[in-house]
Amino acid sequence: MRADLTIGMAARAAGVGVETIRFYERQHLVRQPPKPDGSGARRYSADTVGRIRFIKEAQELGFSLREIHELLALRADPATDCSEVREQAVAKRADVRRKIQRLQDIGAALERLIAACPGQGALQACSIMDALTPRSGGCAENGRRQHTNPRKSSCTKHKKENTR
Amino acid sequence: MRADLTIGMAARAAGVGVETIRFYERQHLVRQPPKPDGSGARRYSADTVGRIRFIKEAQELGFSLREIHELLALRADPATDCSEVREQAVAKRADVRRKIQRLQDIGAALERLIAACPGQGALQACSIMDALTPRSGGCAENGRRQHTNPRKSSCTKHKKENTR
DNA sequence: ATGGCATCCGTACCATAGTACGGAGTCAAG
DNA sequence: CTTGACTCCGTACTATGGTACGGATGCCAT
Repeated sequence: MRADLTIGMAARAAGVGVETIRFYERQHLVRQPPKPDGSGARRYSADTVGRIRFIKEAQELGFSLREIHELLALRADPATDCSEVREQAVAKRADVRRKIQRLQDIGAALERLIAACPGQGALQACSIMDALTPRSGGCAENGRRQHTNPRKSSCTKHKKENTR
Repeated sequence: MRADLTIGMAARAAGVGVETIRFYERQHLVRQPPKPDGSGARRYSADTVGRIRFIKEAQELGFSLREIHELLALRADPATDCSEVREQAVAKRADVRRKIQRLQDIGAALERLIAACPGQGALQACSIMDALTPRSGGCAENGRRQHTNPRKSSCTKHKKENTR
C-alpha cells in the first residue's frame, strides 16, 4: 500500500480539514506517517483516508472518539488474546444492535407521522412523541383519502407539551 | 395528563441531572411548566420525562440538540402546513435510514471479526477496517473448524495501518 | 533564485452539551 | 422554630471535538 498523498490531499479525499487530521493524530486515532527520507512533508495512504472516513461516519452514529478508538483497536490476529477481543466485539455488536433498534423505532414513528400528513393538513394532531407510541396518543393514519372532506377533523384536542 | 413530579423526581425518572433539565429548558427543548398557584416549585409531567428520554436516546444516535429540536417540532396537525412538515419528515426518515444502513455495515463487520476470532487466536489478522470490505482485506471466516489444522494460516501479511 | 503555495508545529480560540456553585427561598418533620 | 432536603436562578467552569492563527520551512514552476 503506497503512501502518496500529502496531508492536504488526504484531507480533501476524506472530506475533512487538514487540522482535523492533525487532531486525530494527536488523539492517536490515526498514525502520523514518517517523513519519507528526510523530506519536509509526510505522506498518507488511501487506507488512512478510509480510516478517517470511518471515524466521521461512526461519529454521526453517536460514537465518541474514545469509542471509535476502541472499535479501531479491535483486531483478531494470531498474536493477541482472541477471547478478549471477541468479548469486546460482542459487546460492540450489542451496542450497534440497540442503536439500530432505536433508529427503527424512530423511523417507524416518522412513517406514521408522514402517513398522518397527507399533504393538505392532517386530520389529527400528531407529533413524533405521539407517533412513537402507536397505541395511545394521536396519529390516526390517514392515507390517500385526499378526496374526502378535509373539514371537521375533530383535531387539536390534546395540546399537552407545546414547548415553544 | 397531570403534572405531579418535582424537577428532582423527573430528573431521576429520566436518568439525567436536574441541571440537564434546566439546560434543556433554556434551549427550548422542553417547556418550563408554570409554578402551580404561586407555589415555589414547578411540577413536571410523565410526558416531559418521556420527552427527555427521547432527547437522550436521539443523542446517542448521533443527533445534535438542534436536530432533535427539529424532530420534536415536527407536527402533523390541522393548523400547520402539512406539506412542509411532510417534506421535513421525509428528509429525517432518509437520514434515519442512512444511519441504519451504516450501523448494519458496522454490525456485519463486527460479525466477521467475531467469526474470525474463534477463541484461541485468529488464523488471520483482521481489524474492523478489514472486515468492512469483505472482498479484499483479511478476515477469512474461521468458524467452528477448530479441529482443522491451524498452522499455515498465511497470516500477518499486511500490517498497513498500525496506529499506536 | 524568487514568488506563491503547502506543510509543519505550537498555541489559542471556538461551539456544543452539559456540570458545578452559591445564595436565597420553601416546606415538612422533629 | 430550627434543621435538612429540596427548589430557584444566575453565573462560572468543564470536557469534547474540532478550527484558526502565525511564524518557519519546504517544494516547485517561472
